[in-house]
Formats: sequence, C-alpha cells, structure tokens
Amino acid sequence: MSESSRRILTEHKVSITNPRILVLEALLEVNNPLTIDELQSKLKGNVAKSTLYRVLNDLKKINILNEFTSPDNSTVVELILEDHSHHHHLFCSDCGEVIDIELSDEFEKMLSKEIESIQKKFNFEINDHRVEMFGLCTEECANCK
Amino acid sequence: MSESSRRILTEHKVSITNPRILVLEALLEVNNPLTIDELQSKLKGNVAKSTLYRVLNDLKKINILNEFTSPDNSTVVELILEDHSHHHHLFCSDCGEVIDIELSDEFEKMLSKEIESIQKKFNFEINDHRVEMFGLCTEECANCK
DNA sequence: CAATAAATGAGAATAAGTCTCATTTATTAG
DNA sequence: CTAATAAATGAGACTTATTCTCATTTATTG
Repeated sequence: MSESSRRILTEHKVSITNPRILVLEALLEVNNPLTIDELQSKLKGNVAKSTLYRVLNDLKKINILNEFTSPDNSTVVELILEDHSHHHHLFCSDCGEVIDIELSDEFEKMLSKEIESIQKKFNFEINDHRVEMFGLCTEECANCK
Repeated sequence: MSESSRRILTEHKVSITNPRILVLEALLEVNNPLTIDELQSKLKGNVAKSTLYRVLNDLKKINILNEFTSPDNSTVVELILEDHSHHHHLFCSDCGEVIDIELSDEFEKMLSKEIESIQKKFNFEINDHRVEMFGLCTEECANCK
C-alpha cells in the first residue's frame, strides 16, 4: 500500500512525505469517493488539518484528485487512477452516500457529440464533463433505516 | 416586474415582502444563473445578508430555486420558471461564467434510459440529474481577455 | 553528511452561511 | 379599517470549512 503511494508521488515528481503517503493510502484503501470528514476520521488525527488540505491541493495540482460537492454541500474527493475507468456519480440525498456509476459506451458517445455541438455553439473549449444523479437509496442502505 | 414577483409568491402561498420581491426581481431580470456575489451586488445592499440567505432558502423550499456549485466552489442560483425548459450548465473555468445549455431530445431520452438502468442496478429512486460541462470560453468573453 | 529547499503542525485569520433576538411588516378576524 | 397575531427582517454574533502564517521539521541534492 505504502508502495503504490510512493510510486504515485515519484511518478508525479513531488516529494515523498509522510502526510502525503497517509492521505494516498486512505484514498487508495476505499474504492468510493470520500467526504473530507470521512477522510479525516480515517486519518485518525495523524495529519494536521492544514496539512490535509494542503496535500489535497497538491494532489489536485498533479491531476490525480477529483473534487466535487455533494447535494448537501460537503466536499467529496476521489483519486483518479489510470486503471479506474471514466465514470459518474450517484448521490443519496438521505444518507449522503456517493456511488461511482458507469454509463453505456453508446451513451458516452452520444454525450461526446452533444459536447462537440455545444463547443461550437458557444465557442468554448470544453475539457471536462460530469453526469450526476440524485435520489434515495432504498432498502439495503444501513444508514437510511 | 414587481408584478411577476408578486404573482409567483402568491401562487406559492408565501407572504409578499419587500426582500422577497427584490430578490425575485433580480433573478428574473437576468436569464442566466447568478453567483451569490453577483446577486448581492445587484441588490445593492437593499437586502440584509441574513435575509438574502433566508429568502433563498424560502425559494428553495417552494421549489422555484435551483442551487448548485461552480467548479471554483461558488454557490450559483437560478429561478426555475415554468416556461424555462429543462437544461444543463456550461462553466468557464477562467472567468467563472455559467451558461444554460439545452441538449437534444434524443440525448435526453437516452439519458432517461441510463437513469432507469442505474435505478434498478443500485435499487435507487432517482429524482434528479445534472449534466455539467467545463471549459474555457474563447475569444468573445470580455472577462477572459 | 551538510546545506538548502520544501513541507509540516499549530493555531490565527478569513469567509460563507446560519442563528438570535429585538423590531418591523404582513395577514386576518372582527 | 383597525387591532391582534403571526411571520419576516436587520444587525451583528456565531459556526464551520478552508486558507494562511511562521517557527520547526523533514526531504533532497551535491
């Protein structure tokens, strides 16, 4: 685990420090996006608050961290790993869970076409997009009972 | 202008007050989404900060206000008017502008199908969705020069 | 291994948004 | 139309997420 973290840091030419390793390990350990709160509890006070935010900003700068806001306005982060394919997010408005979802290739192709046409229409250079779905997780969610 | 605002408030059975009218007018006057800052400057200090946030929450409660977060983490609001059809958003990462975009019916239909299938797969009740595009507005943007 | 540069921790500072409470404004019953 | 009641407002205190500062520690490099 520590090995992958070190490798990631080396590959991106940033110095290898303990807080960075700890944060990366925490993010690697789960395969779902995490809120800052969840991340902080996983770190059990081993990384100062200021450092945590700095490390997250560092990871964003080297483009391996995706940050977004959930419908209840908490900040959510997830690593962008090469082997983790293009995906979108599904949010539960009740328990706040965030789930990675993949949509069909057919759909993604069509979306690319839409993006093309919007690009032309507004004279934009579009470099990213998101599809988000909001709802309520029924039954199986322990938090929502 | 004040007339539409009053009508909206009456229709939704909330009392007609000056701050509510002023906020509605400001939002009606533009046809694009506004950041809180932009909204505040349009209001020129005629509505207290606490009241502004309260009014926005009131409008959310009666379901005529859409609130979301731009890539630079500012809160953006826009009125949901009956005559304003289903749309999505395009963000400029440089100047922060937010533009309403409409995607093809064909695309929206396909998206509904994707939503159906995600709903089943994760046992969710999905009640809302968003498509967001991020990029840079080229040329014609005064702010981005 | 020493010198230098970069990163960290602790807590202060900032800023968006909420809350409190005394005052003002809207609504309604008569 | 007016009085009584309920609801909304303004001002500023408060909260909380994030950033900043600066003295100290850690990593890198020669």
